[in-house]
Amino acid sequence: MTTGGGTEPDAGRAPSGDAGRGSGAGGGSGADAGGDAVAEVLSALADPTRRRILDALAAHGEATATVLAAELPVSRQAVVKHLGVLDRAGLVTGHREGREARYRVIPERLGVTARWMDRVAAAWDSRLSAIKRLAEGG
Amino acid sequence: MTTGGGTEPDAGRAPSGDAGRGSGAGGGSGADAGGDAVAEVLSALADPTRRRILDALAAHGEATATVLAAELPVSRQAVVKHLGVLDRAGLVTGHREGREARYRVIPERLGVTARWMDRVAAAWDSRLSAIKRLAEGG
DNA sequence: GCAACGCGCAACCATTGGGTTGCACCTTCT
DNA sequence: AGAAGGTGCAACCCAATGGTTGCGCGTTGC
Repeated sequence: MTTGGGTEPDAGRAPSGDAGRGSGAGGGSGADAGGDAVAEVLSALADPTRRRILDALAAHGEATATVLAAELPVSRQAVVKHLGVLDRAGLVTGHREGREARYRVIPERLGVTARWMDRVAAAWDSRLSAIKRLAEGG
Repeated sequence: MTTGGGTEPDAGRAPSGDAGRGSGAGGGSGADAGGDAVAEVLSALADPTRRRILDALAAHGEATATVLAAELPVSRQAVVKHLGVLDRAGLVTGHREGREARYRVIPERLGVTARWMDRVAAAWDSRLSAIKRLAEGG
């Protein structure tokens, strides 16, 4: 089993695979295939500011970029950009309400990614113990 | 309830005790306290090449930067740098054997991060349902 | 001892990406 | 209608970072 564990979510990636999903689509709910969704989540989560945004967003339940920017050390535009990334990763969703754009968090993808990560960790574990067995002349 | 859920790993929480391990050859060795261990893992995992390296490494059980570079589309030096990052994140460890420096993966941190992520997802979930209840006049 | 292999360090380049500012456009309130 | 509040788009800046090449040095093997 070559890449059995599969640490790489993009395995068999499509170079031009721009999912291009919009916000309101409620995409978070749909059962994702897995694929590069995990990769997107990982890189989205890699940024500290983005994590803080998610944190604040989860705390508010629902909030606008302006509100979020007010309690973060960055401009509204920065927040907007981050929300864009988070949306593309399927971690948040936004809908327009009158003159404001409210966002909220979507737990789904995070759970999926957590499970993926757990699987990989388990795979590493078994791989390591298998190798250990071999090394010990088992 | 400020940062109740705590999406931010650096927020002052220490995940399970870090397996105090140092690595040798990589250079730098991960000496992080453990609070931002999750953050380090996330940013380490954010890079595709790094994920492929981890994948290849897990498949080999143990390998040198040269070997890894041979099956990846990057130079040995690039691999070395990545291994440095991975080492600092506590995802791999390396030891010198004669004239070669062999690396292997460490499942621990990945598991820790997976659990952290799961907790956050759960927190988001309960927050959302709580808000939903309120909204429905419950 | 000498050549070959492998590693680590350092300099350097190009791109990405987080952040800011400025501006035009659409709602809401008076 | 007009002012105020809020969003979205675009241009621009700068630091971080992934990647490369070149070189010196320890290790192994002939």
